Amino acid sequence: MLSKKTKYGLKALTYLASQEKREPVQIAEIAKHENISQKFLESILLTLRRNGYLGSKKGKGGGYYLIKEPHEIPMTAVMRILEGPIAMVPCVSLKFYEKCDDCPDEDSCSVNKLMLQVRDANLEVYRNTTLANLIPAKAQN
Amino acid sequence: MLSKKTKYGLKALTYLASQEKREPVQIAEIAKHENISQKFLESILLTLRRNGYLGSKKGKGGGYYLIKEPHEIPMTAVMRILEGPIAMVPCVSLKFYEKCDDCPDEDSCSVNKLMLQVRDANLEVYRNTTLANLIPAKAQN
DNA sequence: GAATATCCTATTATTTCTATAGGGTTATAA
DNA sequence: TTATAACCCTATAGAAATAATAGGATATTC
Repeated sequence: MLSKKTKYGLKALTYLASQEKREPVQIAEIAKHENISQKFLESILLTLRRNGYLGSKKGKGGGYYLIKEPHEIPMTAVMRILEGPIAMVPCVSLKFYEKCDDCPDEDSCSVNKLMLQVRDANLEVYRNTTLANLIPAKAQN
Repeated sequence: MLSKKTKYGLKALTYLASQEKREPVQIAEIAKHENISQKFLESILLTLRRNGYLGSKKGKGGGYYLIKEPHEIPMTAVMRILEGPIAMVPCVSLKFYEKCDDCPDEDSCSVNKLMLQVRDANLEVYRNTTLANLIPAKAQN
C-alpha cells in the first residue's frame, strides 16, 4: 500500500506544479484544496524542502514553491524520499540494500528472483515519469 | 514492503515445487528448511490450501503438496491470496477496487495516474511469472 | 488405540502509520 | 516596532496492520 504521506506529497507537488507562477503557496491552501490534514501536510512539505525539491518563504505572503521544474523531478526521487525503498524487499534494493537474516543464499532465493523483476519494472515506470507527467491536462496550458 | 506472510508463502511453494515427487511434505520440514516459524507457516499453508493451490493429508506421512503443476500457478494468484491487492492504491485495483474518500475525481488525480502505470508494470511481471520460474536451477532437473 | 500431523479459533505482541498537540521561530507589511 | 501570518520542530497518542503464539480438535496410519 502507498502511504498517505506519499499520496499527500504527490498531490501537493502536483498542485504546486500546476500553478501558473512559481510563487509561494500557503500550506493551508494546499491542504484545503487537496483534502489533507494541514499539520500532517506541513511535515511532508518540510521533508520535501529538506531534500531540495521545495523552497519556502516565511511571513505574510509566504508558503512553499517548486525549486526545480516539474520535468526535472523524477518519481524515483519523490518515492524514495516519501515512501522509502522502491524495492519490496531490502535484499534487492539499490539504495537501501540489506541482507535478509533468514536467507542463506540470495542467488537461489525464489523471493529474491521475483522481487528483482518487480523492482526493475517499478524503476522503469518511476524513472520515466516526472512531476510534469502528472499534471492534469486542464492545467498544463 | 513485502509481508513476511507472502515471503514465507513463496518460499514454501517453491520448496514444494522443487520436490521430485508430489508427495506430502510436513510443515515442520518446510519450516526448518526455510527458517520459518512453524506455527506461522501453518496458517499460511492453510490459506493456500483453502484457495485451491495446495492439498493436504493428515496423520502419519501427511503434509502439504502441490495440487497444480508449478507452471500453472501464476504469481498474480499467489500475490493476491497472500499479499492482497497488487495495486498500491484501491482506486486503481482490478480485483479490490474502492473509491478514495478524499479524491473527488480520479481522472484528474495525479496519484491515480501514476499508480495505474505502476499497477500495470507489476501485473506484467506477475502475469508472466509462474511458480515454475522461481525454482532454482539446481533443483530443476 | 496410540502416535502423528493437519485443522481451526482466539489472543497477544510488535511494529508502523497517521495524525494531533502545542509551542517556538522568523519574515514581512504597515 | 508591532502585529500578523507564516514556517519550524519535537513529542506523543491513537489506530491499524502485521507477526507470532497457544491450545485444543480432528483425521489418518499402523
